Amino acid sequence: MLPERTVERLSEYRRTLLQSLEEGITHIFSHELAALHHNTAVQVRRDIMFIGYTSMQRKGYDVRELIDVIGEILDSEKGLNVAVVGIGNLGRAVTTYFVGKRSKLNIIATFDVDHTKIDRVISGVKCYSLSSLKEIVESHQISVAIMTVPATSASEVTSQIVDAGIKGIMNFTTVPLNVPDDCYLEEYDMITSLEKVAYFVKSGQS
Amino acid sequence: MLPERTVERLSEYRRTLLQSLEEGITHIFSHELAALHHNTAVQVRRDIMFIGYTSMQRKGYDVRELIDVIGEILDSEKGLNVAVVGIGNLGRAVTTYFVGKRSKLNIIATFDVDHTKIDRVISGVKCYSLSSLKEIVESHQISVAIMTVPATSASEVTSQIVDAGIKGIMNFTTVPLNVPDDCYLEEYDMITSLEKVAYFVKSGQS
DNA sequence: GCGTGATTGTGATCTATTTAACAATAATTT
DNA sequence: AAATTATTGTTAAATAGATCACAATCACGC
Repeated sequence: MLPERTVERLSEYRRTLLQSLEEGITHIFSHELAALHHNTAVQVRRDIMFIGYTSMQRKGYDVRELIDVIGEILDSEKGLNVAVVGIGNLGRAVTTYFVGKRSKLNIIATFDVDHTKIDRVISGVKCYSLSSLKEIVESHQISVAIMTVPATSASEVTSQIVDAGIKGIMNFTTVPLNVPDDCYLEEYDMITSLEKVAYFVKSGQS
Repeated sequence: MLPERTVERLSEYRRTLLQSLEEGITHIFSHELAALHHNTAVQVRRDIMFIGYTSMQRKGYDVRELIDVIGEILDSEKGLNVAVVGIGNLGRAVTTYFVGKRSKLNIIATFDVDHTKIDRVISGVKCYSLSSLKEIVESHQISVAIMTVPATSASEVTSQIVDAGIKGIMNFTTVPLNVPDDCYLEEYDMITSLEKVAYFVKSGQS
């Protein structure tokens, strides 16, 4: 089990590396990767150490190899199926944003309670009724949910989601959700993040 | 200067407390607040200690007072003016999401390069040309920017933003931005967050 | 092929953050 | 009003995370 922060950075490194590869760069030094992420060469090397990759040359890391090794760590073999729950403005934007962006993260379905939205297709993804959640989650082997429902229904919908067998939640709502220990919860709270920026701007510290 | 994590939690506590107040709750114990946030009573007390508030009774914290003290810490007196830069699907959704949600965070303007979007009004907020960025930022005293531009233009737009005098950025793009030390940068990367969820689901750890 | 310089991998150290432990004490019970 | 209980504030300890320091060693120029 890797440190949380290392996992985050690996995801970021990989995107930079893919970009580098497109630009024809085949090898990259730790200090180069560090500069692209405003962190340090040691941090980069430590992160790479965690995943057990080693370059064994002083010509930098092999970009292609490093991308593959990070993939082995972060990705599931057959990819991971994801549902977006709550198709308001935000849910729609998020769905559109994700579709096609990462080959190993498949947005398979969206859900809502609003009858006018059901059966609609957003960026190629169909919207189902929340009442068929369990059925669809099971038949499509969906393991992760992105929560974009209104705060008022967040708690109730979460119970249904957990009950349906979801094992990871990315929570866009401002409500702290109640999930069992075997379900990973990532709080992704815009208001908190913006208030944090506001605080550090106010306090004049980067 | 408070610890980063404490700032995050204070923002979260405040929302819960506002909710509690609406429900007529006037006092709350540390373990009650902790339970609502799936963390510990000690953590809550430690956070509250940081902001120098003390209840001095064993009847729990005064909800109203605590909200006010957190407000003194997090909020700027006259509020903080914010711009959304990049009015695609995501930018529009984010603008709509924020408008009216927090009285001390005012979305004052949005910006885009697309001429068809300029002068349009989204949730009551006008869209300006990026070329008038500096002018508007100065005249409206905008200090924080929410970046929702495409990855391809993120770097260039960031230079303009920094040049215009912005002191804090919430970065929705997947590009690591380059900002000077006196500008606070909050990475808010959906893909990284979702990949993190995927990793911990795969590794079966909450 | 030998020496020089650059880069890596990693133990040791340091910092940030969380958790444990507990004395102090207000509220409640008897 | 004395004893009991529950809760707070805080010191000390533990854990997670970042940085320092440096030996090992490969690429390159000579």
